[in-house]
Amino acid sequence: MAKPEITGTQAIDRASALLIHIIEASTPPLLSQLALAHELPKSTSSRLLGALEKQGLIQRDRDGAYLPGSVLTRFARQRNHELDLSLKMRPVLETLAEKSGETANLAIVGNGYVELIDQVDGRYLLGATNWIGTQVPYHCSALGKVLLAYGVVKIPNGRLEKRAPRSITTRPALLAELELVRRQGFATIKDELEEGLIAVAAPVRDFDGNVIAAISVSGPAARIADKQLTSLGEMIISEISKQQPHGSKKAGAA
Amino acid sequence: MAKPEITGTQAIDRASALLIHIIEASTPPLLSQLALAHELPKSTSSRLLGALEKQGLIQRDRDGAYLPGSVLTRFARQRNHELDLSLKMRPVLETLAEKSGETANLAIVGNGYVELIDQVDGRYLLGATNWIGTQVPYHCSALGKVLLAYGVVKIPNGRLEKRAPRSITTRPALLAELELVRRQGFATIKDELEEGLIAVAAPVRDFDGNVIAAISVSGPAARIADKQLTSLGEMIISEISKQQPHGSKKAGAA
DNA sequence: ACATGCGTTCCACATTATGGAACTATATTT
DNA sequence: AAATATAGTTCCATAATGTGGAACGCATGT
Repeated sequence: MAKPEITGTQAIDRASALLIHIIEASTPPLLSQLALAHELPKSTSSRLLGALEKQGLIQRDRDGAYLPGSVLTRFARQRNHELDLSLKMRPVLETLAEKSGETANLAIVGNGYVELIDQVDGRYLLGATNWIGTQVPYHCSALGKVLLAYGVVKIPNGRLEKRAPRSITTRPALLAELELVRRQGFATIKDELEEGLIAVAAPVRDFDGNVIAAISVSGPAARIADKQLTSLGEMIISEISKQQPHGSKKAGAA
Repeated sequence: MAKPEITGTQAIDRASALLIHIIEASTPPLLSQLALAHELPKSTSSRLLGALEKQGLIQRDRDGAYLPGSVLTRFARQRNHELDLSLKMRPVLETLAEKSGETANLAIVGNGYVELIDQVDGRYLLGATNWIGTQVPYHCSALGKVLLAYGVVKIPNGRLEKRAPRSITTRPALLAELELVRRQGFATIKDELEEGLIAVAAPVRDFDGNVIAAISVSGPAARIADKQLTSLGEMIISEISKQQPHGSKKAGAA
């Protein structure tokens, strides 16, 4: 007996399923579509959805299609998830910058570009420019490759810009590279974003294991040998997992 | 009372109330606290919360306290709210650029700076540089002033940088300026971000009336007379409200 | 006018949610 | 170590609650 199946929750199960459907739908579903998809009578759907709407968990557009409600959109926006994230990842960046001596960055998906949201500089002068706010394309940065590889963002349409001598510019090559990233667990670039720039990046995952961000270490090719890339990648992975123990054990927190 | 009270939804009403409580709580509540606050028996609370947890709408931390679940955190992050927004606001930027001839921008709060997420250039060459990705401080941009004035972001700590001859650099002056913005409904700058640059910005609101972004029109002082500022401000406000009819309930037929 | 598709309201019915009590698991106190 | 308190889960008899077919409303299209 491994199934402690909760019972007496039919209504909530159904309503939750509808709510989740609405939250995750790429295009706002109509009542009839929801009813069909969940095999519910229209009357039942109407009642369930009405209740959710009354609470502000969902709302309807002028066509009557269902959208996430104000409670949810407010939660999504007001709560600065990025800030939470940078706060939580700060120590990781610091440790990485300390151990490697190079610059460490934290990035999430941005509007067409990698969005760098935090940085800790290494101990060298060369390479410590502030990246925050710069426009880094996905396909030619280590951070971007990680975000692409794990499906956090789709490969952008249009041409792949040749930013530097060795930028990847064809889709097949990029796809192969992303496959490699997934196999290795980390991404690298060399002369792909800027001549002489090397970077290594690994994914940051949430509670559920979904990739939500990436952390990189980057510096000049003059200081980072090719054979260090793997150990750097593993260092990043290890530091990230130290920060976010993927289990659910005891840990004092405020 | 003309209240079309929906009935037959007790379980969902209760579960929704609990869910919302958890979403909006500043500190994760325990089952007993939820039960107390909502005047429910522990057994009922346990069952309701168990159902929500099973669906991934809520999750428990190691103390057993309830947090928003993976479905919601994923929605909050991955779902590119900015993209939705730029898509919806594109026509407004286009109309404004068309009507005024100047550059129109859409911005949201960013990491310490105004984040410009879309731009439509005007018909003049002068002034059409691409702002997307640049670091614009809140206190010396029209967009930033709007975001500050309506509390979308707090006034940053630390000194107020003097970016240009007439940048506001003291807190009292800034507070007074923000009060003016709220009274007018729009914000302006002149020689505050860059010498010779004039901009006007107005707030973009969501369904509920919360300010979530700002739209500006900007150009060289040489082309924009002081007395045009008000009409520009009103034009922006009017175009935004055309895009988002503030009807809360039924918006009639198309 | 008629047909179609979407959504809401109604209501008889029994399935489903309810909540008190018993129980388990951890802290806290004596 | 036992006693007490606090937080949470499971059980189950009971009836209140949610259910869904049918009828109705209300647009839009033919």
